[in-house]
Amino acid sequence: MAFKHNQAIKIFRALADDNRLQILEMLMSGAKCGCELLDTLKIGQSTLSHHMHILCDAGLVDACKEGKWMHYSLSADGSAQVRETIAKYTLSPEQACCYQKCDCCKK
Amino acid sequence: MAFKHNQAIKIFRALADDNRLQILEMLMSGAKCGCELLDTLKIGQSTLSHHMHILCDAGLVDACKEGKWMHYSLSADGSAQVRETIAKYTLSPEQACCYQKCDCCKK
DNA sequence: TCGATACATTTATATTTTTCGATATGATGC
DNA sequence: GCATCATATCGAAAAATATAAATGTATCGA
Repeated sequence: MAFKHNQAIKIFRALADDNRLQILEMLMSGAKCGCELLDTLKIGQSTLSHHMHILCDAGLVDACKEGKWMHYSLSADGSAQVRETIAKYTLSPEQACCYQKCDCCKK
Repeated sequence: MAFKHNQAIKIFRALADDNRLQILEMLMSGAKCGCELLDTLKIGQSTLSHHMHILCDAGLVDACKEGKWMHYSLSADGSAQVRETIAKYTLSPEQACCYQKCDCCKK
């Protein structure tokens, strides 16, 4: 699959899943290890591992290993990149002011 | 399907497609009708219609009919909502400063 | 060394999504 | 009314994705 909007697709696809959003929500309060996430989520271990791979691959989450635990945390760089990416496809408040709607649809 | 993060899922799923991102990119420069979009995209008419439905349903795009043409434009409200939604799952620059990484992963 | 724990990978399956072709609707011009 | 253009809807096939079970790997403690 060769996407024109490659990195954007990777990020938005990573965000487009209920379990992954819940994982991100949990990580908002600080780093967690896999087993902590598993306790809360209603999914199997291999499924969690799969989701974490996707989140890390998209750059949204950082992972580091300490002994037998993996610590997952939100990536500050990834978060910043999400915002930059969003800015390419949606209107900022400033842009919204002068955006050209069609004549019949000035709402 | 009953998602915990319902509206967020709808938005991110809408953004998670190459053609739809290209559509949004085209709409960034102003309202367009369906046939204009079709000229640029390499997809069939029924496929475009399907994508526009998803974008409108997620609130990202407004549509209005003028004669036989549909005019599509970016929604300022939708754009604002995307930004609010993103804020729930990623770190703002301010949050990033005091975010608690694990000890072994202070990068 | 052995068993248990935490996590990743592989494989198979079920579900969802994308896409297109055919058809339907509705407006426009003759 | 009739043909045409722009778009929507329906149905089916193809592709992508989520999930779990089984298995593999590394670490830790006894």
